Amino acid sequence: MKDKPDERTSPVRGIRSVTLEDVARLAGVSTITVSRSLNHPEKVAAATLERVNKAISQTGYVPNLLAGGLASRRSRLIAVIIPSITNLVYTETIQYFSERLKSAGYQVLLGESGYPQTSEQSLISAILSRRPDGILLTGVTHSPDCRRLLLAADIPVVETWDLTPTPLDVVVGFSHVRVGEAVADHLVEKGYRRFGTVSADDRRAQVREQSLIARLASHGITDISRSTVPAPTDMHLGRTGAARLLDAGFREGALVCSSDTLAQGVLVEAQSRGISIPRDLAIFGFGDQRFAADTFPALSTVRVDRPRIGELAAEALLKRIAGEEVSEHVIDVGFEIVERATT
Amino acid sequence: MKDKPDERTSPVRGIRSVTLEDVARLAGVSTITVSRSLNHPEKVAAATLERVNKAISQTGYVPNLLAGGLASRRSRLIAVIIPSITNLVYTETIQYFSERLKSAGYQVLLGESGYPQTSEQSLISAILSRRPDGILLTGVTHSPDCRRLLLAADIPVVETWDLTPTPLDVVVGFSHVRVGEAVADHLVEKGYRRFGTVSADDRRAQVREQSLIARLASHGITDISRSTVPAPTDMHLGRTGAARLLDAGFREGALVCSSDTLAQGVLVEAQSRGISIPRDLAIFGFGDQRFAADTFPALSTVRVDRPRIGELAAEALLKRIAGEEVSEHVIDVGFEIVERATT
DNA sequence: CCTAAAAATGTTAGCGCTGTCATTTGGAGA
DNA sequence: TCTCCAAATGACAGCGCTAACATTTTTAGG
Repeated sequence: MKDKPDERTSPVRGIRSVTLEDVARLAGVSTITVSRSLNHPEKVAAATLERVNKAISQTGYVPNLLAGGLASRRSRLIAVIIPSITNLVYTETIQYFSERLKSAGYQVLLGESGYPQTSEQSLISAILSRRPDGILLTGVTHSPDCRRLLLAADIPVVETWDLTPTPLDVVVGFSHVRVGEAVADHLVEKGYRRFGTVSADDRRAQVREQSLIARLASHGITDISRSTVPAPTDMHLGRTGAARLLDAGFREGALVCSSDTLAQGVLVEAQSRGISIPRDLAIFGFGDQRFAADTFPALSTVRVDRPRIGELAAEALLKRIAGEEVSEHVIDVGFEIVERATT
Repeated sequence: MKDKPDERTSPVRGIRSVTLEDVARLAGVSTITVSRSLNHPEKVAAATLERVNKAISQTGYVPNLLAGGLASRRSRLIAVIIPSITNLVYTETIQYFSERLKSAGYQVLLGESGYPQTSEQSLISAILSRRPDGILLTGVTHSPDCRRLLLAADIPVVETWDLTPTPLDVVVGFSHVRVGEAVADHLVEKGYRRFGTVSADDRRAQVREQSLIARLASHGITDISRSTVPAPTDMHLGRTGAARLLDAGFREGALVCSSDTLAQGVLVEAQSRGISIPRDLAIFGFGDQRFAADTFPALSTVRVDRPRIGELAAEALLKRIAGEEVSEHVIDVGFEIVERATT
């Protein structure tokens, strides 16, 4: 109960910050009681709790989660890996994901993998050294080394933005193959016979494009003008991608883009050339970003429920962390064709 | 040198993961030597280093930075607080910031403050519990409680995206007042006499708008049509904001927007009404986002060097962490009027 | 008023790592 | 061969916290 001969003024090294012990001393309880007041207040008597809280605010105590995490083996940190933090498609999902986790007492540690597979491994390794309690991955393709690291870390993993019959643990996403097919069917049904594509070179965009092309072929349409641009996409790439096709003589038909951003670029390029949309040229996007409904004409696209992906991923992760089983390891959130004015 | 009676198979609690000790045992050295091999390889003999590295890859060892951070009082974590991760204006800056810090061995912990000043304090408190080695803030207005927390944490702080003569430590940004003035002068000089604004309700946007209005007044222009929209901005808000002014009879003159996104919405709304840009209506944005040059007509705007803000903030923070003095505590990166086709 | 059970609080022993010495090793020079 | 010094390595004591168990206090029931 007594503290060691006044050591407060002779720190071992560095400047001491306020610790549990300082709070405990002031409140006249043991350190573990302070710890409990913070982490399991229901196990502490009301009067004690009050004294402790007063001591906490008097001292300005800020818990040290490095120490807490080390001792409890729970960092209360969830790692998230997305291709780029400047891509709204991902950040919107993450925003909802974080929101849900924050209310459960977790913080999110964001990592950018970059589109090129630049050593997702070293990123994961760096992130694992923070001992996250769980991890969210974007995509379902990981190198064997990555799988090994993840497995060894022995933490819940949720993969997103795609589907696979063999997830590492749980996957929340939708089928890019089916998106390609659905877009093909939809446009053919509307009567389009000439097609072009402007696609980013990232894996999932490529899958959608290939699937579209394959489905068009099954409708007897094989002469497709393609333009591939490097990810990440922006309007400028949409304009140059469209310009390439237009300059090469693509005059009428439907242009299918791998993102709404590209589609918006295509739209602007067409407008700048006085091409009438959708009379002379139809444009189809992907993602249904917020701006898609507000372009002129409004953009036809594929809607993906990004908030839902984030929320479902968070739920699944929380369940796994709590040690519960999840009923579905493959969660398909689907997608929806949104017909607006550009087709 | 001997380890305790085979304890590897009887962990005290939970499943043991690979630790420094496992590596040390396999390499036939002490734990501190493994630690040194990782953190100060130059202090370890080449032959030893090699054995240690071999043991590391054989065991699949992943360091535990919770433990390391606790022992060394250096978390190698830098906290970043931005209003929203779905706002490209900030995430682009952060991308460059992170890049620079990653190469110096730091990881970035991102926190979203949200535009409403929703308890920046509890966010900061949560973040400080991870014991970051430094912190980047967006904006220069913080509650007294926040300042106190930050001060008590005793870590380097860099504020960004604004300027103040009294930074907490270092501030990297530009003057929003001068932006407003510069835009006013520029447009008046071009001959515009009728003005309207579409501005977000966030603090910095408001400062720019007020400054613009004040400067216009000094040019004898006082009848300004204003439309305020809630942050964060998107194209839709731009359209509705513009619609409000247009419907209220604003027919010709210049519309100054608090972000390029809003400006793009204004542009689309005008186009959808058949208003000719810039003949009937001039539009001015802010930020010079990537898409600004690719709208049609291309958007006139204010360029802010976002990468530079990120890089300078990183440099300053690294210097402060290293204990060095910085020559400038107030770093003005300035801005630039970019005249394109909408004015 | 006593006893048993429940509630509240405390003691102890680490969590996995690194700072700070202390010790050992290997040359270089006399 | 011996001394001295730098380089390499190691022992030890925590960093601030919490799990697990131990102890004390309170409450309920007879």
